[in-house]
Amino acid sequence: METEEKPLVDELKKLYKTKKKAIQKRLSDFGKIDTEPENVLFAELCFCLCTPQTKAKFAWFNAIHPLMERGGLQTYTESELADFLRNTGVRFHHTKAKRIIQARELFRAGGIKELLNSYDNSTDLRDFLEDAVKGFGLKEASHFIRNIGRGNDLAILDRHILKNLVSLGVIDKMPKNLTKRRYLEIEEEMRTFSNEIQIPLAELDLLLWFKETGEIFK
DNA sequence: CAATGCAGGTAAACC
DNA sequence: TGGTTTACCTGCATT
Repeated sequence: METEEKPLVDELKKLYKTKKKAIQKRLSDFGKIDTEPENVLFAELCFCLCTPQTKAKFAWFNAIHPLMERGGLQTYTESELADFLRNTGVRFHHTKAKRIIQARELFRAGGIKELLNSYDNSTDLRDFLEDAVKGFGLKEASHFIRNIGRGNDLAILDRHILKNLVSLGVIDKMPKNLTKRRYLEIEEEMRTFSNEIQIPLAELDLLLWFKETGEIFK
């Protein structure tokens, strides 16, 4: 149980020592976002709608950030959004344009800030977002919640994190598909692991991403 | 230049 | 009811 994974765990702890400060800085920056105006929060939500199967940097620098700057997230029609997304590196531009429009409609009445004020814990907030936002499953809902500073007790289980959880011995093998039930089980196992190695869950996520990409992004 | 790999998944259809 | 498969759809980097 603790024979072959140990060297990798030790390596991870060593890496953590060198990146701990930068990771905590990044997380504290996430925490500042809910003082930003509504349109910035909405841009973050749109970013998370766009990231599935696409490079996060393309989704942000090529698509969402430029769109936010020119107000397109609020003003563009679905087909204008789709046209804009076409050559940004964001995959499934028709589908994602549609989801951005749906989310815009959803938050037209109350807005995201009001929603945040109505949930006191991130798990309930995630359940709501998963259900209400078309294009958000557990993974992207968690991603969004983390990126607006409320995801310290949630896991963002994407293929890279899952792959690392396998090699670290936290789970047996890559799940072929992630049902909600299985997602929550793995999240709990990752939580236990983070306790064992004394690296907070949200920091562990960024640490593993640094290990994969050499960067700390979002 | 052609072939291949890969990008922070989700919703809906299908057993 | 709940697990599994398929549609969404394409540019970019590497070999």
